[in-house]
Amino acid sequence: MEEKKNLIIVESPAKAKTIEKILGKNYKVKSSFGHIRDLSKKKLGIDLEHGFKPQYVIPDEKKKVVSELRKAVKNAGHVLLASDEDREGEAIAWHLSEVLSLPDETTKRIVFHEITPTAIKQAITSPRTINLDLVNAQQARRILDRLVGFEISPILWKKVKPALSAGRVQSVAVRLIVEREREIHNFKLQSYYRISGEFYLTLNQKTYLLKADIPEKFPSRKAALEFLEFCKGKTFSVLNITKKPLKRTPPAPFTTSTLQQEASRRLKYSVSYTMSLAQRLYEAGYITYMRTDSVNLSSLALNASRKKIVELFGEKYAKTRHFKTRTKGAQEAHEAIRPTYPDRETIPGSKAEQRLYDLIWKRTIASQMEDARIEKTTVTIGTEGSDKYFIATGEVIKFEGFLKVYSDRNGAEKAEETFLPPLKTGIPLKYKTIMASEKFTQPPPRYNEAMLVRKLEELGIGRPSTYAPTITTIQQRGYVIKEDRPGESRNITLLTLNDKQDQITEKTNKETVGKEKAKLFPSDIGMLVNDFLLEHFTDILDYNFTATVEKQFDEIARGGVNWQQMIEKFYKDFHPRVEAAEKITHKRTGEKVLGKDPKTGEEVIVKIGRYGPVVQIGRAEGDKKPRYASLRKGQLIETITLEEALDLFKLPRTIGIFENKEMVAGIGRYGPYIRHDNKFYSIPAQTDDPLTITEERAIEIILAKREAEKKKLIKTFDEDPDLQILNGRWGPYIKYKKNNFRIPKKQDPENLTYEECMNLISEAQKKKNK
DNA sequence: CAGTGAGCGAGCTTCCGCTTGACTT
Repeated sequence: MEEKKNLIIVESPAKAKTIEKILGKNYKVKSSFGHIRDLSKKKLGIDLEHGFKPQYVIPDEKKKVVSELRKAVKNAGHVLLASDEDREGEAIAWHLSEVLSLPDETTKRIVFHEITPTAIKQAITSPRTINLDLVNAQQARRILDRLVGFEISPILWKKVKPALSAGRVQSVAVRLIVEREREIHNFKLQSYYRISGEFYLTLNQKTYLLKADIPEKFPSRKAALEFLEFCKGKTFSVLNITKKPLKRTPPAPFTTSTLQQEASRRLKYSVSYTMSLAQRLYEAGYITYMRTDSVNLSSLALNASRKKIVELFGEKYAKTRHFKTRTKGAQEAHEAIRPTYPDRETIPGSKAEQRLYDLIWKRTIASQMEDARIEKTTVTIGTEGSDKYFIATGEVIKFEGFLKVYSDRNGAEKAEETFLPPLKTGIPLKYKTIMASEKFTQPPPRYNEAMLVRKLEELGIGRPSTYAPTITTIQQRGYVIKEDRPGESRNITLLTLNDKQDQITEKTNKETVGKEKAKLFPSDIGMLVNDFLLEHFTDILDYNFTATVEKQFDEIARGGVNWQQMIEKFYKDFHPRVEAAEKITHKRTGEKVLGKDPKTGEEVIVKIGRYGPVVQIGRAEGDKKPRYASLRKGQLIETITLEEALDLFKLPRTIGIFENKEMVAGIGRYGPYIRHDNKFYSIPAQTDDPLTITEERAIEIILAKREAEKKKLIKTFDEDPDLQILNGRWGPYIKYKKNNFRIPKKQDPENLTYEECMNLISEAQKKKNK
């Protein structure tokens, strides 16, 4: 009789494929595609009267998986449940055993943390049973999250706006963004001065320039000026030179969070883009699993990396290292994210996939390389009668070590060196210039997606599989908006003492401040919901809430606490707060009175209206209707001033007549514009303002646009009026029936024939359909 | 690329964590 194959069930199909390859013909390996059962999507799914008993259902999209697993179990000998070794994995194993009615005698639970032949074979020889305490910890986690989410969200629908949501993770993420915005807004800028000098020295008929700074801040223009006056005509000298060896250690291999941060910093990828690229790399077998909190590398990876490093750079560059996770709540069910085969430097695929792989490869290899050794030289420069010293530093790399593949600073491609001229103590120095430049203290930075992930991870909130979805959710709910801001110009004072006339000159420079790229800003709704939740659910919004309940889940997992009792205790405190929040009568609109309209004396009010944030002048009384104007992008109820609010009523405004038609200035969806004869002309925001733009300037803009339009049309064809060759923002292109097509660089657009154009179009369409 | 801002009521929305496709844009 034929021996039945044993069945191994893992979570991921890609993993199943790999393991099947490793184990060969005696094993069938199937995947559960994550959880197979969950609480109902629509209902609470928890029996509050009977010990919070969860009501699990198999979601429609999982029915096929389950029926296939049933079939596989029927044909199998032993069943080995090999889901991940963490709370969720244990629960998956338990749900599988329940749903598939697996008998104890033929069912085993096995775990491994890396997909290597040794690890898997070792796991098979040491099976255990399902750890029900760990499963219960997962159930408690699941139920707590469901209670929080499904009891608070409906309150928001009633008291704020439909379809909003709240949760243990997302609401704290929003809170971080809201509070940071307020910190930035309340930040009091302080001006101070930094003094730096350029000195020169002559050695063996060669002149060297040496730049040095005074580390202390000068509190005022007066203090800076006094110091410059003092320096007039003084000779400086090198007081001290110290050389100090420094070493730099490579960073640990990637986890989900650090991969997202580095891909954001170096490649400017959004968190979700990074994850979808990583998913493709994983499925193609190029990298290990991309949702992990572990920095651990398998011994197989350590060996292969070492071999590659020796081959590329030589023995002295290799150093095998074991990294330890310091992350709060890490469960370390997988390895770090690394190339499956560290000897593979490049992979086929899209440009973006290749760049992400390159980053992962470099980070992994670097983690197994020697420290970089750097010699840092510090030179102290001073003059008699002053206790302020200029400091110059130089850094020379003595041994590159890991910096050969992975520079650690600011995402720069290469590690940077700074050199100093050959100096000796006591050498006199003449100054060329001594400059005091005004600086401002800086508010804390706004979060971008990856910085937010890092903060969440630091607080132990969320898991590798949820970072990207959480960030998408808070944007989809409209709590947070990812956008760019142009920044504003501000004046800074520059005082320069020059050796030419030994005179101090003063100059005003401009610098841009507050420029932002892809940063997270809270919306009015985000702020309103945050304040509402903070008022009624202080505990859940607490940054330590997750850490606190995690400790209790750990207790359950250790078998010390009963999960129902834990939830019971939580709910006894939580549910009355839900009821209290439901009792408030008014809808929250965030209404705020800004002041009085100087023209009419009526109240100017901002609030969230039916279609979003709005300013309102006057209250509705009898027949009297208030006037309304929507807030603009970037304006917030919390920070808008009375003047800004009143400005919103000044547009659109008629600025004059041109060719017997009115010109109207306004601000629309795509920025400031002039409307004339039903055509729109955009006003360049950097140079003009629709509130103040003159008739003459408006005509200028209209004429300039007409001129550009004329130049835009390069060629038309008698054969087909739908076909045009046009001049666009990025050069000439073909337009055909609302679609645009590129013209190859080598072709001269003026001489293209009708046939050539049609060929280009059909080729482009063929490519697209592939 | 503009302006909406009354009110009622039915039916819908929602959490976090595990996994991928199957869709459209």
